[in-house]
Amino acid sequence: MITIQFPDNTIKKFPKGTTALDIAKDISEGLARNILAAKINGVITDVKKPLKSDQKIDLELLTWKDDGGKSTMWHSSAHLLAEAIQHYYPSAKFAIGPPVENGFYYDIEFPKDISFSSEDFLKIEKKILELAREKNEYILTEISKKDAISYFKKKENNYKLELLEDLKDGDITFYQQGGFIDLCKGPHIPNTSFIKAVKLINVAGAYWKGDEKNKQLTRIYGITFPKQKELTEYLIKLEEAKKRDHRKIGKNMSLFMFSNKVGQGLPLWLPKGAYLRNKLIDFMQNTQLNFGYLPVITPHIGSKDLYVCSGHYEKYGEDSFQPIKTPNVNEEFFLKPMNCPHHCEIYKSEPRSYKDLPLRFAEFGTVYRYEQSGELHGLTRVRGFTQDDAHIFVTPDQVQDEFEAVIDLVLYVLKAMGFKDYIVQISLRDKNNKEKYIGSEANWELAEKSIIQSAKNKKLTPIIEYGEAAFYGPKLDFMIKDAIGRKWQLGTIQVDYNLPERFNLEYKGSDDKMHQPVMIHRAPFGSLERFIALLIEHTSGQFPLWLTPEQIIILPISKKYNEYCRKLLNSLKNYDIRGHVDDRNETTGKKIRDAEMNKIPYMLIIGEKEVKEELMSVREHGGNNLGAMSTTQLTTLIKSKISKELGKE
RNA sequence: GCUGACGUAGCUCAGGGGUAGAGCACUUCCUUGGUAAGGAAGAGGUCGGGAGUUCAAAUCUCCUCGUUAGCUCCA
Repeated sequence: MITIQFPDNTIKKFPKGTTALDIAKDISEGLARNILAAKINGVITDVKKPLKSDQKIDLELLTWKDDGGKSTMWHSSAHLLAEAIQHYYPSAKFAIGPPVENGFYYDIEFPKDISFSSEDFLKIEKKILELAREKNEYILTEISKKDAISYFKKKENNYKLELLEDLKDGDITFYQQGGFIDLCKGPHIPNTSFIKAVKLINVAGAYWKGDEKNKQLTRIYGITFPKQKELTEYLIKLEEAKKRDHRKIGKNMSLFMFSNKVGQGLPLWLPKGAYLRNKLIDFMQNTQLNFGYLPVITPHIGSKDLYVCSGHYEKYGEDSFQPIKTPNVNEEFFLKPMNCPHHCEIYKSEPRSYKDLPLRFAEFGTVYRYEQSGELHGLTRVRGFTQDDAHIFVTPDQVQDEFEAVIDLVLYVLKAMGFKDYIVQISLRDKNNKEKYIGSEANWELAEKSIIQSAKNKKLTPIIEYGEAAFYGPKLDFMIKDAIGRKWQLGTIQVDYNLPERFNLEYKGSDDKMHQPVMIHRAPFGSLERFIALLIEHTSGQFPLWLTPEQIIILPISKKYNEYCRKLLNSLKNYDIRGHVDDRNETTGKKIRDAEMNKIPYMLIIGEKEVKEELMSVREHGGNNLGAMSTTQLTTLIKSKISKELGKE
């Protein structure tokens, strides 16, 4: 007998060789019908795998409700997609086909004369459903490396052969469903009939093993569901998400624009967007004053020597905007791609003592980077953007405390902006690829350790990514997802031992000797452009009251009250309340509708009654009627709401 | 940069070898209004740009610019 422990800690005994499917049947027929995979001692496996341990086994039966169930089904769906593709394109070569966060993909090399596009989706989707209905089992076969190699040699599939190179003989398994056989470690769902609805999402190029030196394959993304209804709901959700897209809202609300004539990836801020942006800058400047930062301002260009010194020229010079040349030969300037070298020069402008440190230079520095054209995206990736940048110069033993103080600042900012779901990521070196980085081994070790320790002290739960560090040092990033689930880096904190060395930065220690400071680069917003993009998507353009360009709109019932309304607006302006009078020749219903569409928080409706009583009828965005209020009541309402938003209450 | 898709009025989009259409926005007039669209009339586009095929191109082909989904990259 074997002892099985379920997630609710109940324990049952079953004969050896029992499968997860048998156990599901034992619990209920319904469960047996819905089980997709099993988690055995934390490892997801096929439900038909016999259990044969003498030890107690932790068993979790996975259905569509579980992430593990979903990913297993999507993995199996990828195989089904491949089978459908194989049906129409027998000579297509299959590379890899894993499940992803929302569905799955398969990377395929099509014959040279075939151009696969989204127009082919329909026939493939139909075929997938047709194959799914055949209720073919996913059959596992163990195979020797030799046989596996000869199988794929016959198929002339170099991708699988390359994958086989890294596999050990004895560990190699094939899965077959219907007429499709794939090299695969599994697990898979019991049979294809669980797949009841399919949607191919998009097709795109993807380099083999993610390396642009390799051949580009055709990647087909898809998603499947056990019920048609769930697919429909998913597609509706996608549509909803698209409505929150900052590019769409930015256009509708006239926040920003792009112009081909100005150039790709160079945003133009329209009055309302510029208002928003200035408000954010005000907020950050005030916050930073409280955290002990000193403002500095540096120019938009810097001489080539500056970047040769910093190491950026060697690393990025070729891929930057080309240098600006002066009439004097041999004089070259670059648009500044970052602010740190300028700040290093400010540091060097006078002798520093350990008593001066930490020294925090902050600047809203606009920088320019030549991003690849395919990578440009709305405001989230642009070629000219403004960082809420600062560089902090500390003694080595201040690194830890200062790093933690910066974490506090970033958390404060995220809270004030209403961001709750963020991912904390620590990016370290790829230890197998050290030539990508500059600086000494000892410094890297030290920097990586102190970041990990800071995160721990601040009770963050970071994910750790190797190989994602900046070339000069490790970093801790705060990432937020956009409307369609892509992760973007907003706030960033980076430790850097290298620039101080390159710029020969020094301070005099208490021992009367010269020492080298450590630099911390940090930007709580990251860039204003990207931050505002994410803010738009998270609020659907319904910004916090303190930030929104228009807090109120005054709606005269008829033009008889226009003059009165203009006076009212002026008196509200004295209380720092901003907005305008809608004196268009329109009905009140129309004015209200437009104000609703423009997401203006408060509508002040003024007619005969209000003029007589010196009150205003206040309607909140969304339709809530707050009734008649005096100017004092309204200003109190707005002020208290703003205090609450900024966490001052 | 690479692969696929897309580019028609200010916006959202329809059309598609015989030289353009809707809704909203805009302008003017009528209406002077009470909590999500009052009515009428008008103005707006060499269909992203260039070349080719054709008697004829917004429509087909090629090139180019831009947008977009991914891949790669991201100081």
